Order: sequence, then structure tokens, then C-alpha cells
Amino acid sequence: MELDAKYNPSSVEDKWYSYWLKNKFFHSTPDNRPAYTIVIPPPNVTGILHMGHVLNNTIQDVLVRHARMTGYNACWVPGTDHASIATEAKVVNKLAGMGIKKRDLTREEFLKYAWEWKEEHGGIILEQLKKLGSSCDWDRTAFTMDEKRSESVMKVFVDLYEKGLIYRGLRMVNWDPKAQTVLSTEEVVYRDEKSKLYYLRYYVADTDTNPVKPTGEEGEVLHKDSEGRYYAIVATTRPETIMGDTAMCINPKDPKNRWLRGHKVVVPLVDRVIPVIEDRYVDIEFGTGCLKVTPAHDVNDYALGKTHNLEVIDIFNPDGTLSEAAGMYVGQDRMDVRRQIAIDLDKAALLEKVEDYDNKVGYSERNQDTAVEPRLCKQWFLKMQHFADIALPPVLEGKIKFHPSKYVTTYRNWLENIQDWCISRQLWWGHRIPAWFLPAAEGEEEKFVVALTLEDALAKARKINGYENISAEELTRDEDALDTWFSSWLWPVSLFDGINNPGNEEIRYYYPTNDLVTGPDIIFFWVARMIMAGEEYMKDVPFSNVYFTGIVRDKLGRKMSKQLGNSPDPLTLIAKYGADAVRMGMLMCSSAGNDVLYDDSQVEQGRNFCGKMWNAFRLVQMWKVDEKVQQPQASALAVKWFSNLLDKTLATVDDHFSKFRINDALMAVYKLFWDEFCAWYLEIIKPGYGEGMDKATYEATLVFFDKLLRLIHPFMPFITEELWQAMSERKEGETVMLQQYPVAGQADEGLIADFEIAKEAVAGVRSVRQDKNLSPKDKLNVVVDNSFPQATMTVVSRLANVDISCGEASAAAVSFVVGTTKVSVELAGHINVEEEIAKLEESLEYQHRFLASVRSKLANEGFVAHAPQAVIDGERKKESDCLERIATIESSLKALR
RNA sequence: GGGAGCAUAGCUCAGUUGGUUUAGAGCGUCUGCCCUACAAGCAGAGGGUCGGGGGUUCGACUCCCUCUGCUCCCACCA
Repeated sequence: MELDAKYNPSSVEDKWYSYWLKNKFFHSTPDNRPAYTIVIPPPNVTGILHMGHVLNNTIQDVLVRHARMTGYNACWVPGTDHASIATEAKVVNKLAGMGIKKRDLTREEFLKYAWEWKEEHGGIILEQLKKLGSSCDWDRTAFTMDEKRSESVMKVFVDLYEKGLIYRGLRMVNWDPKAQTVLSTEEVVYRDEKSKLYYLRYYVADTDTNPVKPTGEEGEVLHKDSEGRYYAIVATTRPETIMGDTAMCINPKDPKNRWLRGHKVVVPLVDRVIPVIEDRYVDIEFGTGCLKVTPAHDVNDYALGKTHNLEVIDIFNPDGTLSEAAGMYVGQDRMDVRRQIAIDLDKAALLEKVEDYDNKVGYSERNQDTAVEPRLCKQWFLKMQHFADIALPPVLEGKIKFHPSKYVTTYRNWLENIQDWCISRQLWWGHRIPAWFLPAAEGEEEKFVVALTLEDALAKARKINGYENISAEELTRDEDALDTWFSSWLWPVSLFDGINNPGNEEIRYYYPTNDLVTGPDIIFFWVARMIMAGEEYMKDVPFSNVYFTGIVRDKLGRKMSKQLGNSPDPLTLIAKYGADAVRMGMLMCSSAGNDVLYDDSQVEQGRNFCGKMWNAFRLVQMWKVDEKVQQPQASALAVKWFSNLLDKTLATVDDHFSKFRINDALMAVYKLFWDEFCAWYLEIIKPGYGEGMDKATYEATLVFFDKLLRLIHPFMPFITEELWQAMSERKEGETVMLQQYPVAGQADEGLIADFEIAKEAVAGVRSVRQDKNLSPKDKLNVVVDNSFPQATMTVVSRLANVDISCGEASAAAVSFVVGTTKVSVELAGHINVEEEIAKLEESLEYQHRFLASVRSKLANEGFVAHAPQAVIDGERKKESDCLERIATIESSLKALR
């Protein structure tokens, strides 16, 4: 087979990916092998591949391919997430572009557009994953809103409701005025913001009937205007909410404001009279110690309102504009009103001052330009204490291991302070809540039934007193959909239909899955909740290991983002460098849990490695076996050495895999191939120009190459398949991806150590050459001690281009020490005695200093008394080795002089 | 405000219960090489008082305290 001079990934990758697909190599069905299962973190169905996906999915693919080659029935289940908020927002935007408003459409019409959008854009990301080489079982591709998954969600909702874990309640929730839906606390991200603190005048209203009586206490602060009217000053960041004020609150222990006790004050501009209440909640030190209370628009104020029985005035519409209830600025956006009301207050001499103020403002995780509004409304909640109780033990007890383990603390803290999960969303794109409302009279408490179908709902409704004759038409289904995560938390179970069809063959075989690879940013959203659902519905953990990847950043450490334009397009990279190069580039710089600083140079390194493999293969391939050629000694030794080194490295790689140190495993493999196999092994056995190669060496080399390809395959699937296929005639249906992963054997450490001495000797001679400006082509004479590993001399001779012998070097030689033996390069005519003496003296001095440090340790009675024997022996060995080296250097010096 | 983590070569990071010759790797840098596998390469070299200070110990990059500087997570201070 003729190979191109350069590796061309694009012509190779599609070819082998289709081959793998055609032969269904990725497909898994239960059999008698142990299962190895990964469920993909389902990407947004209409999303496109970014660098984070590349990292995440490369790691999953490495794990899956490795497992597949080590005897497991490996199954990587792919799928996509309906991502309700994000997708609905995209559809709303698209419709807006067409001049259609969501609220002008019926639910059915809107969903028709949404499904069209999903069909059009959905699944693109899965095609992109294929370009990466992902070995997912595509026959199992799922969608969080497909039939089975939807059915699972409905069943779980009904089940949890019946267990009393789901309830409906009026709560202060986080409202996204743009998407016009409620969000869970986890979906709100807080951002530092430069804002203003407005100091407003609240005049005392009841001076006629209840004159202000200063207490005269120390610290009392009275405010009186030029006309002698008393007023309080309230500091607020949100002056636009004063229309909703129903009280002003002071701390009963605050001497500054105690004179306000029992009074009423006037809300500025609004002219509503509100009471002054007292509560220890108020921070005396903050602002003026006076707090305006707006129960409808602040969580704490709501709590205050409850204890003090205050009226709740909701002044906002769902879209964040002011409502009729505000009485002023009706219809204007809350942010515009904030600016305007400051002006109006100032004009009315009700604005005392404005200060700069840093505070945190909540935004929707999905929508970074509209601040979240606390809002009082009725929603569906899931009680979480029960789930926290069942999800904590498996992680604390190590049944589930987190990599890195520091996330156990994060996990624990969250579960120990768990809040109920708001699961309803005012969206149409999602799983519609299976609850039906019964007709109820005005002011009467709402009545509803939760059921899988309308028929069930009707049957349930008819059992309620007074509704025995209700008809299906009178039931109205809840308009809301469920939080996206309410379907993804079932993912490891629902993918194998474990909810609808408990105990089926697949769920029994594939569950629990093995490893989960995901980002720490969704540890609460997803990881924790999957553990909850797994424990609730399978009475078992959903996975044994969670590998948390870092965030992909640019080389300056900035997050990749569209705005910064610092996020390369993975497909462009793959087209330019090849998928294997991109995979390797991502893997090299990623240790579990650490952020990844991405730089093109890493991918270039991956590309270079492909080139190296390619060329090494070309070299081996051009060799011809000559039966008449005897195996050279150097080759025989090289074969033995590399075989042992391979065994040693395999053990290292196994160890790295077992600890999820994927990048270390890759690094070990990289060095084995490049430094050891190419730079040493191939150079030793390489026949001279035009010469044939002996059969034994050639065959051993093919065995090595085959093992190396298998070893590298999980990391770089395409080039390894290409080369493996090119190695010999392969039958249709054969593939490297289903070969056995190389198994480590016992390595001869002594042989490897001897060989290291030889390598150092070679490097030493080369260094002398470079130093003396001698061509590598000129053969030199080298003399070594008897202690030099004799068997390796032939290797030194070959690689350093020297004649090597044991014995005494002449005076005209340059010497260096390798380990404890002397290597001398005969250099008659090239030697500068002064220089060599200086060099040797320098190294002699160094050895003496080292000797002194070792001896001072050994002379230390404490050391000798306390240190373990092995350590003391080690120091003794250092001492004797050092003495040997000193003797060697001194003899060289003597010879020179 | 609470919690977690990090600080080792120019850059990115290893350093696994304290002792493995005087701390390692990859990339980058410098020098010399186009030698029929590979210049996307080969050969060689330089580069660190392990953030500062203190302590424990015979011995500290490793354990403890403290300071400094970053990062992340959580939290209702208007």
C-alpha cells in the first residue's frame, strides 16, 4: 500500500467513521460481558458544538473506546435536551423576525413552529460530534422530549405528587420578565453591578394627631425641613418600587430612629400613608436605618409583610412594566421608571441624595440582559429534603466518586441547605404539567387533580365532593411546562426505559452506568438531581464516577464567548488540523477539574504527533526483509529493551486510567511513541542505506507497532485505524477499535536501567561532538570502564557512531561520568587540555559539595537514629557512588595533567 | 458574610502516606543541523532560593499557623 508523504486527516476520517458506522461497531446490546455505560450530557438540541463540548466528549470517547478494548460491552448513549427556556426564546425571536408575537398564537400554533425549528436545527450538534470521532451508539439516540422520555416525565410527576412530594404554593419566586417565566433559585446568577443608592424623604404624616416627640437619646437623628416638618430618610436601590410600599421599618434598638416609633409616614410622590413598623431584621448601620417595605417585590419584605400583616401591592406586569396597581408610570418599563422617578423625586424636593453603590443583581442564567424580578406567584414545587436525604450518603460514603474530590464539599453544602425546587415554567416548549383545574367560584380556593391522562383526571375529579357530574370540557389543563431539568434528572434511567418499564433487560444490564463526564457548573442542576432520581426510582446510584472537566478558556484565561470572539469553531479546527489533533490538543492540557487554557499550539502538537506516527509507519513499511541478514546484536538488545519498556509503560497507562488521569495517560503514550520508539528504537534497528533487515527484528517491530496503535487508539482513533488497516491485509469488518487493549507484562527494570546508561552515554558523546564541532559522520573512539553495562555497548557504538572498548583511556580523551562509570572520548588533536581540566575541576567541586551534604546527613545522629533503614541505605549508596565518581574524575584529571 | 481551591522553569502543569543522587514534564527560548521516515523534523543547551514569614521534625515542595495575591462556589443585607 502506497502512503502519501504527509498525513491527510480529512481524507481518512470520514472514510473510517462511515466504516465504523456501517459495521455497527458502536452499537451495543446486552450480552454476557460486563457492561460499561456512559450517558452523554445531552446538549441543547438546537445548539452547535463549542470547545467545551469538544473537551467533554473527547474524554467520554477515550473512556468508552478504552473500555471497549478492555473487554467491556461499551455503550455510550447519545441524545439531546429540549432546553425549554433557551429553545423557546430562540423560537420567539425567530417569530418576532417574521412579525409574529407569541401571545397572538395558540399553544398548538406555537408548538408547531417550535417543532419545525427543532427539526430544522435539531441534531446538527450530533452530526458535529461524529466529526470528532465520538463512538456513540447512534441507534439509541434519544431526546428529552421524545415519546419514551415524555412518558417517563409524566409518570414521575404523577408519582411524586401522589407521594406528597410535589405541591402547589404561593411563593416569592424569581421571575424573568423577558422570557416571562419563573426560574428556580439555581437558574439565577448574581452579578456585581455599579448602581445607585437613593435617599428618599418620607414625611411624617400624623403630626397633627401625634406630634413628634424627640426622645433626646444619645445618637438620635432628627430630620426637619425649612418649614419645620419632620421626615425620615430611606435608602433604596430601587426607587421605582415605592408605589408598592406598605410600611417603613426601623430597628427597635436603633436610637437614631426611635422618635419615629408609632408614627405614620407618607410615601414620596405617591402620597400614600403607611405605618412605621419595628423589626430587628433591619440593619441599624445600613443607610439611615430606615427600610422601605415592599412585600410584593422583595423576598425579605415579603417575610416582613407576613409577620406584620402588611398589604401586598404588586405594581409590575409580567413583562416588567408598571401595572395599573402602581397608579403612576403605568405601562412604562421598570428601568425607565427608575431613572424618571429619580428626576421627579428630585424636582419635588423628596430626593435627599444619591450615592454610588455596588450591589449584586440577579439575572437569568439563560438571559444576561434582563434582571430577574422577585415576584409573588403560585407555582409547582418539589419538596427536596427527602431527596437530599437519599442523595447525600452515596457520595459521602464513596459509592459515587467525584474527580476531583473537592466537589464533594460543594455537593454536601448544597444538599445540607437544600431549598424546594420550583419545577413549573410559564413556557409552552416542554413537558406540560399533567394537572387539571376544576371550575371554582370567585374567591374560592383552586381545586385540581393530577393524572396521566384527561380520562384519569376526570375520574379523579368526579370523586371530589360536589364534582360528581363534572364533564371533561369543564377541566382545564395547567398551561405551564416543567423545568427542563425535571426531564434530564431521569436521563440515566429513562434512556433504558426504566421508568415506563421497570426491571426490563436493558435497565438491568446497563444501570447503574459507570462514568459521568460533565462540568462542575451543573453539579446542582443535573448531577445531584440524577443521583436523587436514581435513588428514588432505581434504589441505586446512577453512576460510579463523576469526572468534572474544567472550563475551556483562551490562553489569557478568559472564558470563551461569542462577544469576545475568542472561541474557535471546532469544525474549522478539525478541518485544518484533523480530529485526532484536536482531540489530543484538548486532552494534553486538561487534568480533571482544572480549567483548560486552550491555545492553537496544543492542537499543532497533536497534528505533529500524527505526522510522527505517519512517518514512523512509512519508515517501517519501506523496510525489506532479507533472510540472509543476521540479527545485529544492537537490534536484538533494542527489541528486548523496548519490549520491557512497553510493558512498563502499559502498567503506567493502566494506573493513569484507573485514576482518571487521562492527560497523564496520553503523555505517557506520547513519550513512549515519540521519544522511545522513534528516537531510540527505530534509530537502532534502522538498516543502512539499501540494506535489508533481518526477519526477527522486522517481525518484532510489527508487533510493537501493532501494540502501539492499539495503545493510542482511544485517544486518536482515526490515524490509528488508518495505519492499523495499512499494516497488513485486513478483512472487511476488522478494526483496531475492537482489538484487545495491550496488557502489561512484567518488565525487567535492570535492563531498562542499563539501557538508560547507554542512552546517557550516547547523549554524552553527541554533546562532546557538538562542543568540539565534530561531524556525526566522523567515527570516534570511546573507552569505557568495566562497570559499563557491556551488553549495551553495541547500541552506543551504533547510535553515537563510535568504536567502543573497555579499558584505560589515553591522555588525549574527554571524559564524562554516566551513573558511576567513566566514558572517555578519544580526541587526539581536538582537545584543549586547559579547558578539559577546568570542566573536570568544576564537576569535581560539585561532587565534593554533594558529598559534604550527604555526609553531614549521615553524621547527624538524629537522622541515623530516626530515619528508616532504607533511607539511610540510600544515603550510604549516594555516598559511595559519589566517592566512585570523584575517583573517576580525579583519574581523568591525572591523565590530562 | 460563609465555604472551597490555587500560588513550583518564560507559559501550562506533575510532584500520589514528609526521605528516590542537588525538584520533573510538555510547550516555548537559545545553538548546531535539509543526514533519503519525518524542518509539522533531528541533535544539543540554558532556565526554578518550589509566593513571603514563622513553626513541627533528624529531615518540608510535601504537615501546621500566618501574611500577600488570584480563582471558584454559596448567601435575602435594602
